[in-house]
Amino acid sequence: MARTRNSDGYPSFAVTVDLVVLTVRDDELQALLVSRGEEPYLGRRALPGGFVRPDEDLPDAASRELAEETGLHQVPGHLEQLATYGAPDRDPRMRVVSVAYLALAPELPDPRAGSDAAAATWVPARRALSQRLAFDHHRILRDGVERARAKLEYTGLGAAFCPPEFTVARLRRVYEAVWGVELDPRNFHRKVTGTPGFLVDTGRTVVEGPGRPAALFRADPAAELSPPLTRARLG
Amino acid sequence: MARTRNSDGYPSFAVTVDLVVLTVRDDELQALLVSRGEEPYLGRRALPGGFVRPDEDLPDAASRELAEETGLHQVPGHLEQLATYGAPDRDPRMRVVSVAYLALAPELPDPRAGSDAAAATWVPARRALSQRLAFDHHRILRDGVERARAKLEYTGLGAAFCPPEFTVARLRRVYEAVWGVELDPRNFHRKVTGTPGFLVDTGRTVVEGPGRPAALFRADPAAELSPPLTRARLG
DNA sequence: ATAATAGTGTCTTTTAGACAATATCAC
DNA sequence: GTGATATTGTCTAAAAGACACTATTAT
Repeated sequence: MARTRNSDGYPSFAVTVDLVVLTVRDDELQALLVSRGEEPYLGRRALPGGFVRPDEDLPDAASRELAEETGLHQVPGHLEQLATYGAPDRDPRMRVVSVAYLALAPELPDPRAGSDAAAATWVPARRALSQRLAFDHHRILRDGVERARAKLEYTGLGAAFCPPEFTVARLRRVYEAVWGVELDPRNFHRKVTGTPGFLVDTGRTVVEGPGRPAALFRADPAAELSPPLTRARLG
Repeated sequence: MARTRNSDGYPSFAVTVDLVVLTVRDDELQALLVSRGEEPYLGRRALPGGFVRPDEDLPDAASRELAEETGLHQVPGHLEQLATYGAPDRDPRMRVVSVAYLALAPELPDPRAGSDAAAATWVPARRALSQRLAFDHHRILRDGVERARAKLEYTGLGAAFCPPEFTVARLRRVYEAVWGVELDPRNFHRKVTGTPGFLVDTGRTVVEGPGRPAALFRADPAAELSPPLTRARLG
């Protein structure tokens, strides 16, 4: 494997960004995976990602890759740094340090087949985590899913999985899908509407099938839930 | 600035680890800072850190630097990855991506003057954050302090600031120092001793000045506080 | 004895969680 | 009408927070 030093005499690394992109589709937490079109791990599923450019900041590289994979610019939802993975043997070609980002997106149109990525597809998180992925992407995906689950507890981040305006039931199904639990609709409603600043009532309602029309809300993206919703206690 | 590609044709980066090392001394949250002995930022205070070696994993680089700066091997306490900083202009010499680690340590003997580092000293976090630091270390330090504050809420990590055996009062002063608040000793005592698995009674007591002897506890390093201690509500 | 700190008990308020009851839609 | 979902209200249990009180030490 290449172990080079750059022109200044410091050890030389390649730097990539890898993306854990999560959404809730069909009441299920799903992750975006690509199929690798080259060695190593040819044909294996992997997280979308790519090399950081020489003059590109890390968040910019993450947004760029996300836009390339999903075909969407100005990705709605949420993008945050997850963690960095740099084991010396994680890429057999050379020393690569990967900065992983976590993106939470509302249900998007199917990934662009015509885009840069090789067949990016949504895969249920449970299934994605039960198959072999390229590199150390299994661990990165696991860390990303766990981060998302944890963050829903104490932030209003669940709304990042919803379109700009949504009902309480929609938000509740997000929590149920991400945590894999059932929540009491009445207590959930009281909790989220009673947290000051979390949800903003638009004054409008929507009818979705039978039942009383539901109020439409908008999310305050920076809201914190205090006290938190707790996976262990809700139900 | 150098903008090189390595021998494989990929953009070449240098990778460093920077350390936010926090402790509680004199009932105050303090951070470990060094003085830079070379350009750029000659003489400016900075976080300890250094280049990752060609075949070294990131956590290993962090432990190595920590040992070099503190003079202690097998650092007690806690070490976790904080975040990664890679703005293209963050180091004027070349493109450097820095993986920051957060270390929480019990009160240590004064940093080794004879060690590798140039005059590593403990500085109260408030003061460290009010002065100019080299590179983007102000932001890294701020992120590290905030991470520590947040983690004390929902984990038993406060014990990482304590020696292996400690009293409830010692732990409480850690929380008070990190959060900068006063906590009710009686309610704090009931909370931490009542959380199953958090504290393990050694059966022994110590006398520290006047007052009833205090029971000595050991911490379960992996304990989670549920429901959490909350900065906003305690007091 | 007095001051200081450790630890327990008690009360009030807040919140979680269970669940009844009402509102408003599709059919 | 029936069945479904939204929303409000009520009750109980758990926990937070205020604070009285007891226990055990140094001085």
